[in-house]
Formats: sequence, C-alpha cells, structure tokens
Amino acid sequence: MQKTPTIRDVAQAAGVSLKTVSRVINSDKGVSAETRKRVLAAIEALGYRPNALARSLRGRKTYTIGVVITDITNGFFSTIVRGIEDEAFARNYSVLVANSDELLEKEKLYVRIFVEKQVDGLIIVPATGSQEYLRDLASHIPLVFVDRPPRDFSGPVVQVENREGAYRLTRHLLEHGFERLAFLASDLRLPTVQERFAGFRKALDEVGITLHTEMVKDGAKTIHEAYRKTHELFVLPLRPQAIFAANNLVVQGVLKAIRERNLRIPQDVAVVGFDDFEMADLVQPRLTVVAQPAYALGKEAAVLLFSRITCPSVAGETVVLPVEVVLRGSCGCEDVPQEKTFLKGVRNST
Amino acid sequence: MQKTPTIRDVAQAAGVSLKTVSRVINSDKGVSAETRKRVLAAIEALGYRPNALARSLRGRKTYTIGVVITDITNGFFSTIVRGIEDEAFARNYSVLVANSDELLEKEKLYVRIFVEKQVDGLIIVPATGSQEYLRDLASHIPLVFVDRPPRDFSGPVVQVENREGAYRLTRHLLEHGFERLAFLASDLRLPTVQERFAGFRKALDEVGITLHTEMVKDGAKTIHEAYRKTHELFVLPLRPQAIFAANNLVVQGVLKAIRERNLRIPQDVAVVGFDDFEMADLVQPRLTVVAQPAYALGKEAAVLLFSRITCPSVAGETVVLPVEVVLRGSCGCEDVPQEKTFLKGVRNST
DNA sequence: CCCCTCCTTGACAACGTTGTCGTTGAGAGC
DNA sequence: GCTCTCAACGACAACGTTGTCAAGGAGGGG
Repeated sequence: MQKTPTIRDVAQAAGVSLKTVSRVINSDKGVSAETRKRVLAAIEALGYRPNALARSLRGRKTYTIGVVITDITNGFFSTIVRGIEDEAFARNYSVLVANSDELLEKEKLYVRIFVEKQVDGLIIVPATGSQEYLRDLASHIPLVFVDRPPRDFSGPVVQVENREGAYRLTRHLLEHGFERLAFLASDLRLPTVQERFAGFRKALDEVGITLHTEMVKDGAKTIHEAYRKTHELFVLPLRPQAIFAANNLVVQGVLKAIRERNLRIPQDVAVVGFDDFEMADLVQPRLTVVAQPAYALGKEAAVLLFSRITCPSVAGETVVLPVEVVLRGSCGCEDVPQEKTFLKGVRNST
Repeated sequence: MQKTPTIRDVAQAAGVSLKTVSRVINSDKGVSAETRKRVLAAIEALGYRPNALARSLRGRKTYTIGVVITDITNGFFSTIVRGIEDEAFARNYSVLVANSDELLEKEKLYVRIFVEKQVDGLIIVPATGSQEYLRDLASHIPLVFVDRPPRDFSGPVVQVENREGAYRLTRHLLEHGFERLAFLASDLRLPTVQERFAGFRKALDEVGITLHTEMVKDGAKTIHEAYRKTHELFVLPLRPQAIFAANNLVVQGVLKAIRERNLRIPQDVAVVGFDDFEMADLVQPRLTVVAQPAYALGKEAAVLLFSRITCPSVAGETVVLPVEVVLRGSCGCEDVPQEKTFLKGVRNST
C-alpha cells in the first residue's frame, strides 16, 4: 500500500503551486494552456486522484445522500431505491443505504451516522414510532419521506393514493358479489396500512356491510406470518369469500396458505393485493392488485430532495402519486393475459 | 440553517482545550471525571455531533465501503446487498451502493467515485468486459468480488458452485427421460453463465446427447427478452422437452411465454431455473431450481473484505459456497409442497 | 513613457478533527 | 525539602482541499 499522491505532489512535479493544480482539476479559468498541459501530465504520471473527503470538508458538500428504508430485500423498496439511485447518479450524487427493519432505534442510529457523515440530504421510509427526534435535524439538513408520512413531525412526503386505491379495489371486489371480505395487514400502525384499511372500510360501509373483527388480521410482517394468519382465517366458522392483502409480502403468504389448503382462486376464495410485482403476473390465476409506481416514488422523492438541497427555501409539500387497479384473474374477473404488462420494468433507462 | 457546532465551540463552552473535548468524545483516558462531566454537558447543551468527514480525513478511515452490483431491483442482488449491509452494520460501517446495469463504463465510473470518496473497501459484481483497470487500484484498497470473478485481473471472489449446480440439475432432468434440453441464458459472456453452461453441457455429454445450437439461446437479459426467446424455441420443428433457465429473470420470461402458449408444465415442457426466489414456490407447479445462498454470498464477501481491511496482508482466496438442488414440480417430479421452504428469509436477524 | 487593465500565478488560511509532544501540578519516596 | 513520577491538560501541526487576496508581468491606450 503505497502512499497516494496528493495535490501537493502534483504541484511539485509540475513545478507550480497548489492552487494552480486545484484550478486545473476544477477546470477553473485563469490557467494558461501551457501550464494546464504540464499539470495534467503530472496528474497522469503520478496517477493522482482528488480526495473527496478533503474537498467535502472544505466545500461543505459531500455529494452523498442517505437513504433509510425498511428492507432492501423487499422488491417494493429496492425499486424505490433504484429510482432514487438513478436520479442521484444523474446529478453526480452517491447513495448510502440502510435497512431499518421497521425498527425505530435502527432508523435513529442510521440517521445519526449519516448525518455525522455529512450527507447532503436524507430520504427516509419512517419506521413505526415517533419521528419527533428529527425535529432539530430538519433545520440543518433537507429531509424527504417516501411511502409513508412521519409521525409527530411534519415534512415533505412522496406517497401514493393508498386510501383511494384500496377503496377502488374493494369496490371492485364487492361488485363481484363478495360480502365476507378479510383484510390482512402487516402492521396496522403504519400510516400506509391505515389508509388502505380506511379505503377498504369505506367501500364496505357504503354498501352497508358490517366488518367483523375476525376478518381483520394484523401483524403479518413476514410471508410466514401472513401464511399463518391466512390459515387462521380458514378455520373460522364463516370463512372469507375474498382476501385483501395489504402488501406484497402478505399476498405471498396468503397464496401459499391457500395453495396448501387446495382451495381454488377465485372460486373458493378471491385474493387481491396491494403493490404489483413480477410474481403477480406469473401465478395462476394472475393476481389482481393495486399497482404502485414504486420507481417513480423513489425518483420523485429524489427530485424533491435535490430541489431542496439546491434551494433550501423550497418547502417541499406532500406529493401523492396515482395508483392503478390492475384487474387480472384472482378477483373473479376473467383473466385475459396480455403482453406488455411489464410495469416494473418501465424506467427511463440509463 | 444555523451553523453546526464544532469541537471548538464545545471546548469554549466547557472552558477546556480542543484536545480535551476530543478525548472525551473518543473516551480516551486522561480526563478527570469532573472535566468529562463538564464537557459532556457542553456537548449536550450545544447539540454537538462530531464531523465524520474531518475525522476520516485525519484518521484515513471512512468506515464506509462501496458496493457495485448490476441491479438492486433483482432479488438476487438485493439479497446479496442485504448480506453485506448486515455485516457492515455489525462493524459500524456504512454502505454506498451503485447499479452498474452490467455496463463496464458505469462500473468504472462508480469505482472511481467511491475511491475518491475514500471508501475503506470495495465489493464488486464485475460487469462483462475487462477489470484490468483495477490493477493499480488493488494495491491501494481492498477489493472483493461477489458472484463472478473479474476478467483480466485476479482478486478474491466469493461465488457459488455454478458448474456443479447446473450439472446436477441437468442430470436430474435427464433422469426424467428428457432428451431435447434447451439452455436459455442472459449473457453467455458472463463467467457464471459460462460455468452453468459448462455444467449443463457436461451432463449432456456424459449420456451422449448432442446439443443442437438452436437449443441454446443467448442474450435474454430481461424478462421480456427471455419471453421472446422462449417463443422462438417453440416455433422450431423440434421443440424442447425441457428448458434450463440460467437465472431468475430468464425463468420468469420462460414461464410467461409458456403460459401464453397454454402449454402444461411439466407435461408439455419441463422448466428449471438457476437461483431460488419466493416466486419459485408460488407458481404452479412449483419451480425446481438450483438455490443459491445469496444472503451468505454477500455476508461472506463482506467478512472477507473486512478481514482484508483490518489486516491488509490477508491474501483473500476464492470462496465457493455450495448450492442446493431444490426439487419441486416443474421438472417432472411429483410436487409435494411442504412448509418451511422459506429459505430466503433465513437470516441471522438483527 | 507611463498608467491601467487583465491574465496568470502563488501564499496563506481555513474546513473539523486527532496525534505528538510539552507543560503543569500534585503526590510519593528518600 | 528535594527529586521523581504520573495524571491531567493544552499548543501546535497535520490530514488534502479550496477561497481570498495579492503579486507579477504583459499588453494596450493616452
């Protein structure tokens, strides 16, 4: 491990001052063509690479943002991250990522670390609990939330029409004539889930259907737990006719359980999910879902963050992106597979 | 945006020198209990947070590593990243991530940026092309490759038994009596794919089956392209009896095409894939695959990297992790769904 | 010929830390 | 009472950059 050359070594090699080298590196004007050539030659010869740390310390800008999500393994979040990353890349920014696992303490810790690392901004999927701890921070560094609003704290959020999407999908279910609908959620304390539940509930209320508590299952945070809760639904005296799975993990558990019980979808029980993903298009019957623009969610959050970074006076309001009900077979509709339903792949590719 | 307090402000507030504050922050000895208390009080009062940039510049250590993968959206890679991230978190390291999209130029650019940001180490899934450009770098900073070895360059790699896995899976297919096997690949220039193809081929050779060129399709880099190539296979006069999909994206395209042609799996055509993922367990019939320990891949790569970071003399050899052939229904076996096939979720949770 | 301008260049300090080394003072040992 | 040791603390430089300011020289206009 030999010593990395610094601007000083380059200056010496080229026989100029530190500042002149600095000017060449930053393509500042005020350097003659001749000198510039000599400096560039020295840079080349020594294999000099600027030290971004020193630059950032001096310039108070790291060209790095921090992203705290709950779990990168979840396709929904990885797609959001991808949206953020692409936008960041286009602006010469790098991205630090962290998985909070829905744990407030982990979120806090990561935020602290990223702030100490002087990130220029932070995009957060807030974990359950209170984001009040961010209050002081918010005046120091631009923050943007994605997917869910923070709690006990107000800041710009980029999210989707959870309530509306759930409402429309539930109405659709009701139009199929189902009356005993179950709602299976990862965590009803999450704002997104609450909104979805509100939409679900509103649709039921409108047609005067009473929702029985045993038809609502909470705490299905993993595929496996969703799977178990689904089984619980089927040992009830009155089994559900349709299941509304509140996210992409839940729906996978639901499918697994139904498969195991040898029930037919949608004849024995209909299933719909919130959030589209490749699998939804490959199972049989294909899954009817509310498709969320995950990539756009990340991209918009990044756009918002960068506008706040470049111009701190930008307040940054809540952005709500539209969702789309994608009817396939699992809700009871006739399933007509058609090409080009590769929505997740829709990207302004780089 | 008020000015953030520095160690200097704390020193002034507590009536001590800079160095004393520094000592308190780093819990160095040589500070009386009384002074320590005063300093801590000042830190608290001012809301002081150390600046990691200055620290890193001074200490030549950033506690940050860079990870360059091809696409975080792909569950295989996001799981690898998760493995890396968990290991990094445990050691107080942060992770910078980048998507190369299999583009060498993007990979190079990111590596350069990360190096300029003075990361303590780099984990790379090398894109197609030559990694020769890393030669100089390797003596300056620890590098570890995951999933595939680099080209024109030798460095520590953490990968799986591609050849062996493909070989075993292909043999299994042959035991079912299939003779016309097709191989569908994303990019045959990739080392992983080459190895898998070699294993596939070896199995065929052993039983004396000649592989016809039209049974090998290359260039299926997206689900959509895999879908198209699959259709191409079925307009051939002699259609394949079984399809070996070389990765998780390919297999999704294959399924989609087969579904569209209303062919039955495995009666009309068997399908197997390389890399397990949730979906494989949910489609009908369930997919027979070679399961790769993606999480462990990332974790091991990180472990190796950190051992090289802490002790630069560690050479770092190639680590090969075992794969497992998971027999389900799509290969022609009787499909006996069983609980607890949640392999992806297997994690030493935090 | 002189002054003014503009272009090129450099010295120096600063960004916020920490390592090195030196100073001070209290207490122990003789 | 004197030296010696050790704990507590501080001054200073350095990490690698860049912003500020000033200097030097060439060239143009009067």
